[in-house]
Amino acid sequence: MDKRQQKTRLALYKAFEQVLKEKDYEEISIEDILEKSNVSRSTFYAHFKGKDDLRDSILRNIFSHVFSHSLEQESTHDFSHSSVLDYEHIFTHILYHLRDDKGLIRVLLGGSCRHAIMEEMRVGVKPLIERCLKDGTMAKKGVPDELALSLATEDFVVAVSYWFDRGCLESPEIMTHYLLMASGHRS
Amino acid sequence: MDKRQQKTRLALYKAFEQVLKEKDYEEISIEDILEKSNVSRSTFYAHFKGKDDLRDSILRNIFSHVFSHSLEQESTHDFSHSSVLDYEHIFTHILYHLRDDKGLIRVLLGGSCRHAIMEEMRVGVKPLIERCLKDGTMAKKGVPDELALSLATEDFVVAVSYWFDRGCLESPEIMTHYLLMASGHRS
DNA sequence: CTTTTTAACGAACATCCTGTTTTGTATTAT
DNA sequence: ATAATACAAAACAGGATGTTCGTTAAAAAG
Repeated sequence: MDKRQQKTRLALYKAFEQVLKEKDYEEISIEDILEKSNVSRSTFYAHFKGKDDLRDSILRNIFSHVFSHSLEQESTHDFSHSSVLDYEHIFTHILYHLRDDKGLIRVLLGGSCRHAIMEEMRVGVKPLIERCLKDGTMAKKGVPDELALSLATEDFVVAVSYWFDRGCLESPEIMTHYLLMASGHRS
Repeated sequence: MDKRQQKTRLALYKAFEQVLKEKDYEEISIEDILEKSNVSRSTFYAHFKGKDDLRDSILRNIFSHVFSHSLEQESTHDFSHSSVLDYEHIFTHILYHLRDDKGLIRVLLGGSCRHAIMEEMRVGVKPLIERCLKDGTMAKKGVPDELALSLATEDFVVAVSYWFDRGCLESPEIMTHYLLMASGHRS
C-alpha cells in the first residue's frame, strides 16, 4: 500500500482520538479532525465516507486485535476436549487486552460512541459465547437458544462496561469469574 | 394548560410518529415534522429544544404509562409478603402494555432510536428489578450487587428486544417465565 | 362581554456543516 | 525517467439548524 495513504490514515486516527478527549463524539465536526491531522477535506473523503465511517474503522481496528487473538487460541486447541479452564483463560486474556487500550476505550464508553463500541464488542464476542453455550461452559436453562445467546453476549458487554465505568479496579481474573457466574456456569 | 399548547404538542407527536414510519430517525429533518404537523418553525422551538428532545418526550410518554401503572400495583401491595407470583403478574402486566403499543415501539426498536428507547426502558424497569434482587425473586449469585442489578436490568431489555424483533410471537406469560429463568430465579 | 395575556404563524435571517469538484503539485511505484 | 496517483487548497452548492420579529388569532381573566 502507498506510504502516503498509510500516513494520512494514521494521522486521521490519531487526530480523531485526540479530539475525542476534548469533545463528545456528537459535537465533533469533520473540520476539527482536519485541523488536528493536517489532512485536507478532499483527502478525508477519499478515505472515509464520513465521521461514522472513520469511527467504525477505528473500532474495528481496536477489536480485531483483541478478538482475533482469542480466536487463534481457539483454533490451535482441540476443542473436543475443551474445558472450563480454556474459556477462563480466553476471557481473561481478552480482558487484559481491553484493559491495555484503557484510555481510548474508556473515553468511547463514556460518550455517545457508547452504543457503537458496545455493538462492536457484541459482534466480536458472540462467536465465543456461542461455543460456551453449546458445550455447557455457560448455560441459560429454560430459554430458547437464540435468546440465551443474546443474553449471555449482553452479560459480557455489560460486565465490561461496568468494569471500565469504575476504572478497571478488579482484576481480569475476577471479572471472568463474575462473568461465568452471571451466565449460569455450574462449577 | 392552554388548549393551543396541547393541540400543537399532540400534532407534533403524531407527525413525528408518522414520519418515523417512513424514514429512519437520523434521516428525519425538523422540516419533515413541521410539514406533517402544520406547526411553524418558531412554535416548534418554543416547545422543544430540538429533535432529540421531542423524541425523549414521546418516549417518556410511552413508558410513564407502562411503568407507573406497575408501580401503582407495587404500592397498593404490602410487600413484606411479596411473593414470586406478585412479580410474575407485574412483569406480565408490563409486557401486555408494551405489546399494545406494538406499532410504535417496534419501529423505534428497529431504527436508530433503538438506544434511546432501550435506555428509557432501563430507567423504567430498574427500580422493579432492584426489588426482585433484594427479596430473592431474582438472584445473580457471586457478583457484586451493582453489577447484578445492571445484568438483570439488561436481561429485561434484551428479552423485550428479542420479543419485538420477532413480532411478539410468544405470550407475555412465557416471556416473563424466560425472564425469571434467565435472571436466576430458583423455583 | 371586554380586556389582557399568551400562543401560534410565517418569513426572513445568520450560521454552520456537509460532501463534491477542480487545478496544480509532490511523491511514489514501475 | 516516466507515468500514475495521492495530496493540498480553495471554492462551491445544498441543506439543516436555531433565532428573531411583527402580526394575527385564540384563550384566560376580570
